[in-house]
Amino acid sequence: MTHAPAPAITAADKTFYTLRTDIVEGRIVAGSKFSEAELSTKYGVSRAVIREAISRLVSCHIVERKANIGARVVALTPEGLIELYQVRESLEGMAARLAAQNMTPAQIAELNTLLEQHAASVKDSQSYYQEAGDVDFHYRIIIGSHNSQLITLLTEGIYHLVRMYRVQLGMAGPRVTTAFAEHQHIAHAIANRDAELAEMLMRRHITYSRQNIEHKLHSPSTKLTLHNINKESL
Amino acid sequence: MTHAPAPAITAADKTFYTLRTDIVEGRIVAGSKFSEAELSTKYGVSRAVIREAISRLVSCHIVERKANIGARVVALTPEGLIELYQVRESLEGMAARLAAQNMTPAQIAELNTLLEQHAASVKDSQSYYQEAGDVDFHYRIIIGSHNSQLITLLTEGIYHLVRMYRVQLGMAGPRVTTAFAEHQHIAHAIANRDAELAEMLMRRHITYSRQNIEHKLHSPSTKLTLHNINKESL
DNA sequence: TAGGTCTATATTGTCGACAATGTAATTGAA
DNA sequence: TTCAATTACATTGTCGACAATATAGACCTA
Repeated sequence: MTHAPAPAITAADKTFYTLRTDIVEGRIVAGSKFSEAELSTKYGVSRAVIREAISRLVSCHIVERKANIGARVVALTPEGLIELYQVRESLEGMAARLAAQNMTPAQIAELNTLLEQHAASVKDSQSYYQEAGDVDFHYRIIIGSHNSQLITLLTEGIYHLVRMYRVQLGMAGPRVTTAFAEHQHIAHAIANRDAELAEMLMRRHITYSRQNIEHKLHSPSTKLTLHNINKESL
Repeated sequence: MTHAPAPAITAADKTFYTLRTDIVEGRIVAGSKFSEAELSTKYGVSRAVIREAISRLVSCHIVERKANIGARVVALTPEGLIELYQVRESLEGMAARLAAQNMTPAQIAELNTLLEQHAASVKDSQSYYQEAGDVDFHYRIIIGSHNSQLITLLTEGIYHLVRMYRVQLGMAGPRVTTAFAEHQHIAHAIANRDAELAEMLMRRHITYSRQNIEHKLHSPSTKLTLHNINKESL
């Protein structure tokens, strides 16, 4: 029931995961070209393996490919970020709605336990609740929707892209305690089996989150960063 | 601007499109196994091409694959149908919202023209407005969202699966004129730039549609059909 | 006969080589 | 000098063969 993250079996699997993290973490620059031969030697596998890995990156929307021309990592743009968050708002809103209907009592209890841990972290040091905590919370609700289509779309599609923006824009920002309060409200709605409210709160929560990251994007420093990244893409 | 459906260039492209329609139209039975060697000889291309085509079918959720074991066409189940429509409700609702905000005046005019044509067809013979008309209407709104993530997810993901269920359950049902009225209301909301209302109406529209197809699914005849299909899958 | 192990076979995963396509440089003519 | 055509090169697409893994059957043992 716990939706294990599918361990890497074949060489193509491993290469896919490696490439994905390398891109998301920014070790492979956004917008850069993907040479099959080059990657083949770099990762020590045949071109067939690289090609399969690339295909899967394409289906994640992390890489774009044109026939007979080649593949390149997607460029990070303000428009792309907004589009992504619009989709995320839609899908995670539905996930919260379904979670309110379908989560097992055990799952709800675990969700509350998680929030209690977070509450302690927030009081002690502000620093913890940045990345892992937030992701963990959202992840449990997604799983709690019990909708495999939704789960797949979010956990192996949207989320890696979101993380790519977050990491490469250096999101460590504030919004820590306020986001935590929003999480509590959502969890409360789910515990009350109030699907309507859960969806609405989740959508607002993601809207706020988008506005926050958009603000970062429009601030002088990061704007420059993004511009520099795109310049390398020609 | 017109989001052309990407013509088939490579052999893998063509094979992918061929396989997809063969599956959606039911010429390859749902749940059946996918032998690479067999398909290779059947379609007259090398196994590498077949493998790439299968990979892309997997990323569409039309085919499932396990490492070192093989791939098989997804099975049609009542649960799968419900999950699919939940995702569709979420995404198309957002598409309608964005369409109300972003559609150009020209696109809105075209949408109204389309509905006028449909109005004529509905009066004359009830028969037309089944498949193509409905798909056309939804397609234009999706494109009108001007959100490329959303467009891709819907037009090359969800929609083929929806069509697979429709075709293989033999959806020719009623709901013709009522659906048309709902389309008119949605178009009206979009023309008025009422994003909130457009989303709500679209979500209801899809909910009704789901209930309709669910009803078909639970009627004795189709239930039997679905059961037979799944029996072949072992 | 029941259970398990081992072998034979079929299927998938991976590789290196060749063919087809796109790109850039070079040459020629106006 | 500038533009066009052509040639040479680099990159992707496709193929057939081999390696690794899973499945089914035979065989052996208790």
